Amino acid sequence: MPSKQDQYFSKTLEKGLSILNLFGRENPSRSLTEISILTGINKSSTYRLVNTLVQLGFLRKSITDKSLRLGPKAFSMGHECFHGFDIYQGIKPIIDKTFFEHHISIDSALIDGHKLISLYRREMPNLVSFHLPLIMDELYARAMGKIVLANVEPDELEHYFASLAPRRLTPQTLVDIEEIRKDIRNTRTRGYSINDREYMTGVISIGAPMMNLQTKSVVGAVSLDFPSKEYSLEAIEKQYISVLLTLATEASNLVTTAGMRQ
Amino acid sequence: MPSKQDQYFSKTLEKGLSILNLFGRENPSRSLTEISILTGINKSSTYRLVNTLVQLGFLRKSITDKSLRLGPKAFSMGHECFHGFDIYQGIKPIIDKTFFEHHISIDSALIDGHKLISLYRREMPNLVSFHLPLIMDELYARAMGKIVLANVEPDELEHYFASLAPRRLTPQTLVDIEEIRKDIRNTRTRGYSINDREYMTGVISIGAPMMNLQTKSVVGAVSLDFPSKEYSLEAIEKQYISVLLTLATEASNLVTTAGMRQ
DNA sequence: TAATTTGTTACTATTATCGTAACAATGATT
DNA sequence: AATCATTGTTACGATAATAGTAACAAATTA
Repeated sequence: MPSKQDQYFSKTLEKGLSILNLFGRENPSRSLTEISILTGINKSSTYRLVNTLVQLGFLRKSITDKSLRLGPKAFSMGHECFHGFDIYQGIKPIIDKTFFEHHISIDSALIDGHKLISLYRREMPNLVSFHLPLIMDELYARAMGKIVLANVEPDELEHYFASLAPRRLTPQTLVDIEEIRKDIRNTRTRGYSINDREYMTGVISIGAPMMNLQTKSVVGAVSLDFPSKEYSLEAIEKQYISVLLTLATEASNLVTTAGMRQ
Repeated sequence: MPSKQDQYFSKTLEKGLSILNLFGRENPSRSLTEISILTGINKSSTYRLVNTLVQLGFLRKSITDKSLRLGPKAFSMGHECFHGFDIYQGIKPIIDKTFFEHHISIDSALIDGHKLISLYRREMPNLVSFHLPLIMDELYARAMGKIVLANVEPDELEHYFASLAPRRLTPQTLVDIEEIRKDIRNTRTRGYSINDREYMTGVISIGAPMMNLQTKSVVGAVSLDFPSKEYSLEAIEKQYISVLLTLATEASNLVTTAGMRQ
């Protein structure tokens, strides 16, 4: 965790980016006071930063109600940041290959703090097409989350549990902290994670870590997703663990050479 | 053109964003001095801003050679900025509909300064699949560029010509400034633009403006692209002008209600 | 019309940033 | 291996940019 308090950290830039971060698919439009409140930046500073983003074309302001939306510069920079991300470009062919070879749904994600950022996924039509969020919160209820938790440093894990308030997403979701702890321990010894309809009804997933092999730290995860109507957990474990682990190894090689570290 | 010099403009934020803007598909990796030179920001300031972006996860730094690449935060913010852009979401169904109805290649773009930012495009397999850049420079040689130039304010147009150095992209490209001026005048009276293999050999395009109908200003353009082997310009003008203009009207309605203004 | 909310501007104390310059670390050249 | 060159990092004081209060204007709502 970086200090953020030193002399070589620009608070202004941090604030400006935190404003831009408030906009997205779910929140296409926001007001100045809303931004001020959400970011905790005082109103006149918010005004200056927003004004800057408007002048640069990252935001645009409605003439009538002064509401703010993303501007063309945000669109083009967004495109560059998304498609220019080397890990994304690198994982695509790896996942595509496995997808076409085995005809299974595959997902991948990177760690960002205590969240997972969805990287790239391919889905089979037999899977209930669930529109997954880009940033995932419920690590305890997902295959990729579990295997990540099983591989982080012990104190980091404690830090995670300290602020955890599990929600019951399906009847199978583990909400008791002790049960979750046990599950994470089992996951660690097992080497891969199992999510048996805990995140979505009708979906069983298995997950394996993306490791930086140099620093020996987790940087993300990959998972295989199956409809529980067609696959039993036993059948999955018998047939697909090797596929999962091979995929995870390839992905780990990628992030290692790319120098991703927690 | 915004003043950028007033009190309510954050130069630090501008600098930080200009650094982030240096990264993308074409430039996945850069060094600190490189960034310092390209942005014109002094080295220690560059260091602070880069350091900030690294700590926030927008950039990441190689431990070995200290080179910088995009980080996971840039990736997720990029996704949000791209897919959260309302104009993009709005134009997609409009273009898709026209595409499936008439089976022609369609492109759309927004103005950003003296450049066009590609918005959304659909391509027919008969068209030589050309990988178009996201940010387009050669307005004088493209259908979307021409119709935009034909609709901007006279002094804005002069400003454009003042810094114009046309490049011959194909044998048909207009490189004589007077010829380009004449073409723009014709385009204005015609109401739509024609690009007859001036940008790419084998491609004929026609373009129409996306107008903010309230402010009466151009904010972008749409174009239809045809392989010159299969279509003559005459045939295109006979058959597709109405398609183009209908599309442009729908797009104009979109940007008007969305409040896009030059 | 008054009241309330939201956006914009003025102004100054504070402090974040700039930029020079020195230093360290790395890589290249001989 | 030693020197040179380049690139990255740190120190620090002068300066200019930002924060933040508060007053004001412009919408919105009652």
